[in-house]
Amino acid sequence: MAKQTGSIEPIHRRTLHGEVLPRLRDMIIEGVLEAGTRINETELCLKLGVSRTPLREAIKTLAGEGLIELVMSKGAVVRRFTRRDVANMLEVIKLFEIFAAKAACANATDAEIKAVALLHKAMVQEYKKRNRLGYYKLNQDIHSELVRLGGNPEIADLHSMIQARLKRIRYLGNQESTKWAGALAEHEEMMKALATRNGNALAEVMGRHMDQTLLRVSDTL
Amino acid sequence: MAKQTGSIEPIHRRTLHGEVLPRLRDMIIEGVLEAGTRINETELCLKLGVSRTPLREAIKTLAGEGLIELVMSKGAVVRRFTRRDVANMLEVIKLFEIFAAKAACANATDAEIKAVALLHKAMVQEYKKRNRLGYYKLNQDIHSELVRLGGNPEIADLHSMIQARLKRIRYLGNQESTKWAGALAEHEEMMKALATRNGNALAEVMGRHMDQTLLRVSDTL
DNA sequence: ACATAGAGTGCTGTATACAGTAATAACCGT
DNA sequence: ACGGTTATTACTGTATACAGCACTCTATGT
Repeated sequence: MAKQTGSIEPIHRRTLHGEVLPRLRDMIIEGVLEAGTRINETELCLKLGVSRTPLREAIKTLAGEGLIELVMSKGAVVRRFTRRDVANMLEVIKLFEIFAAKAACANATDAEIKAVALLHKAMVQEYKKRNRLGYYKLNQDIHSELVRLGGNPEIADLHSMIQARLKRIRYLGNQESTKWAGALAEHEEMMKALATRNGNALAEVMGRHMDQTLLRVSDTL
Repeated sequence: MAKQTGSIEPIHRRTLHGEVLPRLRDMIIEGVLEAGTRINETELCLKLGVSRTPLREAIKTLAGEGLIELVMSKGAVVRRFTRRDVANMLEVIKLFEIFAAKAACANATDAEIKAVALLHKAMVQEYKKRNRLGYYKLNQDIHSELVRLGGNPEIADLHSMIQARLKRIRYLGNQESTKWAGALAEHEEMMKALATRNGNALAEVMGRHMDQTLLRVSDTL
């Protein structure tokens, strides 16, 4: 290495560059920063223990992801989603998943399909344990994986971006057991269609599943 | 006002905040910064006449838009698109436009449909003048407007984001007259379907149009 | 001659300091 | 007392300065 600065102390502070971005994102998703909150930069800097420069850069990135809104010479605001916004985003998700469903049935390997089935089994376990968080996480993973198997990374990226936006909403949504059971039943159907590589059937179920998801979510708003 | 600093000189420099972002975006789209170029921040600062801080913020935003790639502790690189990337992006556009086609035919007002027809007429004029740039711009406008009429702003935003990425590619693409004529013919079909509010027909044509666009573009890569 | 260690250079990532602007509170005139 | 105007404050936007890492080019040992 170069530039022995004389001091022996090696690396006393883990800089680890992109640390603020995920932290801030989590704060928004988990609701630590409520929707509609005007972000005070200096204040947040103290909380995060970083300077304004990296924080502002993270804010710009999150604005690109649609989690934050930038108001000219007035700063950043945690984006607030209307019922309509959520419906629109779920519509996009639906488009992606229907497309991916067909493509995945056509192109995915047997191993990949098996991996999704395993995720599903794990999710069922979480359901039986009535562990909402674990269930939710695996649910997301299954949908993400299915879209990934569609073979179009652009779609996968956009899909996960919108999923991230919805995370905050769905995190809070306390669905009753009946609805929860319905969602699980749809997932069972999906797995059957995927196992038999019936693309049209899978697309149909996933479309229906997303429509139902909208209904399930929309009365929690 | 407050804080009279003593000096009388009022405002000698137009700060105008978000000036760098659109300028940098144009530089990428117009190919001033070639794909694959590693961006040297200090160098670009001199060219743009701003400091590194706002430039870096603009870079973060453009990374969110997918025009720039961020490499950890190595800086920013103007994103290079493979043939596959372009195909994938056009696939997304196709999804959006097919969806919007149906929705637009169902929900758009007569005035809105008429406005699209006017854009089309203007585009035909540009075609007759063999004015590629004018044609291209109106072409984009028509597609954007159709998607907007679909009534889902999320889709419209994502659509225009991807269109922006493709701009750089399509800018350069020098299609021969035969292919150009083909594209125009498809647009004529689209206008007929839209005028009669035949959603399925419009969706079919637009899907075909995007497939053809992929073919037309892909041999210019 | 080639591989390897070391110094040097250049660029990114971060922090701090300054300038300008919008919102708010105080003050004055009517 | 109330509307308008002025001063204060607080926060955003920008610039500059510093620290650390990564790469390259050179020099030396085997």
